[in-house]
Amino acid sequence: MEKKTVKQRGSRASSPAPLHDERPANEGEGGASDQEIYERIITSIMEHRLPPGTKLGEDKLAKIFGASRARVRQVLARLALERVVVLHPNRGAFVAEPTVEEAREVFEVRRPLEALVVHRIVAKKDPAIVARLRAHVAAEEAARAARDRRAIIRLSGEYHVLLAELSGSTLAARLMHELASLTCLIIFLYDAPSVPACRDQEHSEITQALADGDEAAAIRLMTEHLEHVEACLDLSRGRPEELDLEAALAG
Amino acid sequence: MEKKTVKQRGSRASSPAPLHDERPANEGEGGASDQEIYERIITSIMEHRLPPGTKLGEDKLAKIFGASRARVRQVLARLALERVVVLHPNRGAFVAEPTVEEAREVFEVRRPLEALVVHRIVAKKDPAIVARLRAHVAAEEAARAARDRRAIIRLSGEYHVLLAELSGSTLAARLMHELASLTCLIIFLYDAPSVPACRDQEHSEITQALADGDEAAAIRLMTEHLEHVEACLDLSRGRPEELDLEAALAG
DNA sequence: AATCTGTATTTTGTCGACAATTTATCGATG
DNA sequence: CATCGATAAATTGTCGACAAAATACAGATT
Repeated sequence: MEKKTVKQRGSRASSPAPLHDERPANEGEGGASDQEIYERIITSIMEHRLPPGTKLGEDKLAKIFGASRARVRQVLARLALERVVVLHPNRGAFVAEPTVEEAREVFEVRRPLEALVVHRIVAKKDPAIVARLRAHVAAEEAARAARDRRAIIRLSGEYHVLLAELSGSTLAARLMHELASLTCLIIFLYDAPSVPACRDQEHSEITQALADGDEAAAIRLMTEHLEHVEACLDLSRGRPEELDLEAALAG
Repeated sequence: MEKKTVKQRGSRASSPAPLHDERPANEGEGGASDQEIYERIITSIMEHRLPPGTKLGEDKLAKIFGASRARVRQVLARLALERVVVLHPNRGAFVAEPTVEEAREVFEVRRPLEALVVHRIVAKKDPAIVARLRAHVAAEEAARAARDRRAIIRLSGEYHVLLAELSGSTLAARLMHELASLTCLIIFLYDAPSVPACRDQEHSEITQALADGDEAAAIRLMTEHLEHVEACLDLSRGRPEELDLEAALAG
């Protein structure tokens, strides 16, 4: 019946936090709730279906989701606060295009934050955590086997969010959610097409180190993992368009 | 003429980021802009004029600021996203009351983040940065000399925000702004009244280490500083009311 | 023919009004 | 006299309408 089928997610590691205590749970009808709109948009961004720079017109989104414009506006404001979209006054909302500097800052902050998360996970010594991580890694491998690039990218980011959630720190989980979204945008913008899949089984290795309770190894693997991802990017110069414009104006 | 005089701020280290590119700059009339409302509220929270748990009624705030309810609502949503206020559905907005666990998480994240900021500052070797820091420390000492407890608390938090801003990382600055606000709430909730001013000239010492370019010393001083602040808190048990309620219910 | 200007259309920003839910008040009853 | 229930008040949630700004378009002019 419906033209657009909502993509089913592998292992639910999204949604930064309830923000409200309870939820009306009105699903089924055509109109989507705040949370649904938020997740649909951010999932689309993480899966690179909404490229950086895409205009997110309020009326257009309202029609798509069968919601009022006010509700869409609210969600866009939230996404803007998370820096996943930028708002230009009187011009509208656009999917963010992180600069090279912002990209570096994201990785710079992620490094110690991920180490903190790893430390917490090891301290917990909870076999259930390892099981959840293994399940997620399996979902990642399935997506890789299916050559589903979009799912791969999203699941890769969600692995880190899941890690932060399982660490028990709601603060770290919230920050990681935001940083993971930004990382997806950064990968889209700066990923060097030469090396399509440079980091593959690293999540599996990290999970194994966590299962072994080897904190030092886990942190080392995690740090290297982040460095690999960053190294795969072409951050040597800015995006083509903007830089060309700047250069042309300067010359 | 006006009954409420707006408190003048010492060294402007607030406002996490413009969010919009430009600003209409409509100041002078009675109605306050989004940013003004946001800053007035968060400054009041940081100065402990709005205690945790205070209800922030929309109509009430709208009248106070001479703004529409929609605008106030927008600001409250933003503060809720920063976890400085919590929204209870159909009940309204309240100044957040961080739990003991959340308090610990805040300090846990702050430690590596502040170290990162210190690292960046040292790498910059910019004498202008040291000058700004010294000016801020002087403002702190002036507030201390004037026995202005509220200004002391706010300026103490803003020192760290200023540090993050001067480090050049907009991401770190944004995170530190949020963490500093939460820390102010935490101090209000858990500060042991026995030790009124346990950390005094530590900001000055950190600034000196930064001036000397001694990264190791600066990070050590910063870490100790955070540990001192945390140690001055009484995090051994939860807040009285909630815990009593829990205990009474369990027994 | 290209550019500039003025108008038309689209899109965003803002607000007040209405509906729904919660809280307070008051009366009735055991 | 206390407790429960119903009505009344207040507050939040949601939406559509109007105003302002930006963009797109068309016509006139050099």
